[in-house]
Amino acid sequence: MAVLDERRPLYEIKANLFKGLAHPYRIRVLEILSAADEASVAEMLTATGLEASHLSQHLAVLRRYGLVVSERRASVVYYRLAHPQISELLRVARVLLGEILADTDSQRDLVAGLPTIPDAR
Amino acid sequence: MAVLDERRPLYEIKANLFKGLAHPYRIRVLEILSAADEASVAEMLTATGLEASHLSQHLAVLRRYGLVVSERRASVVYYRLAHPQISELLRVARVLLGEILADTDSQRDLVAGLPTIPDAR
DNA sequence: TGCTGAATTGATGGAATCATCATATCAGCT
DNA sequence: AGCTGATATGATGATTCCATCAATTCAGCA
Repeated sequence: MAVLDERRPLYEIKANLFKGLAHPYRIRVLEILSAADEASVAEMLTATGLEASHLSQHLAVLRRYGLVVSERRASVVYYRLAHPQISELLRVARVLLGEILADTDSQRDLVAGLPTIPDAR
Repeated sequence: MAVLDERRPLYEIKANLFKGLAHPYRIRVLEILSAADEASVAEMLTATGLEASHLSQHLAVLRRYGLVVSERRASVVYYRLAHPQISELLRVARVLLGEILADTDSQRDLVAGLPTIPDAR
């Protein structure tokens, strides 16, 4: 069964969800699937520029964590998000990350903008 | 600088955020800090039951990823979330995870509740 | 059947992460 | 200064993850 198995302790389930998301290429793939609803491996190959087996490995991770599902039609395999809520999670993460980065930006700017006190250590 | 550094490519930043969250004890710690606003290492020790150096290692990871900040008052070190939005992200993840698990539950129940077709393989 | 394109799997080496233990730092007290 | 409690750091082995390459499966077509 998938790693998102409700019989596991809750903190582990939550950590597993985040583990599935914890790689730039997998984020990329999930955002592609968030936008396109469904995509073939070939499409994702060109979109990401990855080598086939490398992409396939990450897709396998996403499948194992239960984040995506795949379906073969003729010789092409199509992927979709396993749950629409995943794109919602990514959206929230994106927004919050934006705020966080803006926060630290303005803090940095604040500090950078302070008048230089000549003797300050 | 923290791993949440806006000069890095965006997918990497996002993946780093999730990497910081990708461990059950760190989730536990962040939820403690979400609820309590501030907590000493000693408090987290008793709350989690971890060994001191083990907890400290995970706190170091959280600091490195820029998810928490610490402050020493007398001989006690207090931790807080670096950004309030982090508790928001955890909240959203919790809700979505609830929906996802409910989804798969009901699917399982659906399948489990189907009449058994005698001749089905 | 045998070939080809599409995708996955398996194997390997290297890097990162985790858990445990020992050691070190730091603040306050005597 | 030396001791103690609180916390952090360093070192180690075990495990997991990542990237690359070779080999395999699968569907469709000649």
